[in-house]
Amino acid sequence: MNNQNVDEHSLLFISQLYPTVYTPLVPQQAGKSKPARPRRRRKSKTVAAAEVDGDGSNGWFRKRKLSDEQVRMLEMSFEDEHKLESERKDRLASELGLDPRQVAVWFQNRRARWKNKRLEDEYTKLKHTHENVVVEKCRLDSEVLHLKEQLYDAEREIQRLAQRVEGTLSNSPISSSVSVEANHTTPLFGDYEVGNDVGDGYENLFYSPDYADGLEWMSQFM
DNA sequence: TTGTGTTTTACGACCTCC
DNA sequence: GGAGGTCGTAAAACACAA
Repeated sequence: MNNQNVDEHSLLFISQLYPTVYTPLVPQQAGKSKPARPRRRRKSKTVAAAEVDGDGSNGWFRKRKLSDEQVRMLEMSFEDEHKLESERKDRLASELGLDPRQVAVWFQNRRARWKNKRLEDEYTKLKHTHENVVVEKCRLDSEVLHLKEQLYDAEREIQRLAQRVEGTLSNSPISSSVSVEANHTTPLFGDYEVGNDVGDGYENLFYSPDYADGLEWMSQFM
């Protein structure tokens, strides 16, 4: 019987003594030099091991879940500190009846799960933010559309009124010197002054302070 | 019962730090 | 160079629908 077999039997013995707390370890391939990096992959070492067993499992070690209590203690320790210094590892291992290697592996896996969870949370948060931005963009797009419609209507109204004024002036026999007085000829223009010179177009048509306010209002949305 | 998907345990390869 | 980290993955354990 070589050393490896002795170790295997010891492990089996311990695992039978403490079935709930001890997860049998795989015997390391002591003395074997590291192979020149054959990428992938071992046979499951946790399964392979000793013989002699009465439970029908042919005495093979099986990968065993850690007990609830062990996991609880490990979780508590992980809460304290995600990194695992060697002293703490050894202390935890002896307290929980585990191999230090198991404690180290548990922490490695726990860190990986923690990282995944964090990434998942960040992704969810970003997704929500993105959704909100998309909704806001839709709202703004619709508002822009609405304002464009308003602008279009206003322009058409201006055009219509301008045409009406033009018509009124061209029909007047004294069009060149007419001064449209307040709400006398047309209620549409109220106090608006029409320029003295037909040739200067209608740039002086809307001097109403109200209209100026309207432009100001519209300019907020342009 | 069994097929299948998920979680947990464990490990090899590789990297970084002291 | 060794210890301890991450990453990717195998395989056992587990959950669960069909």
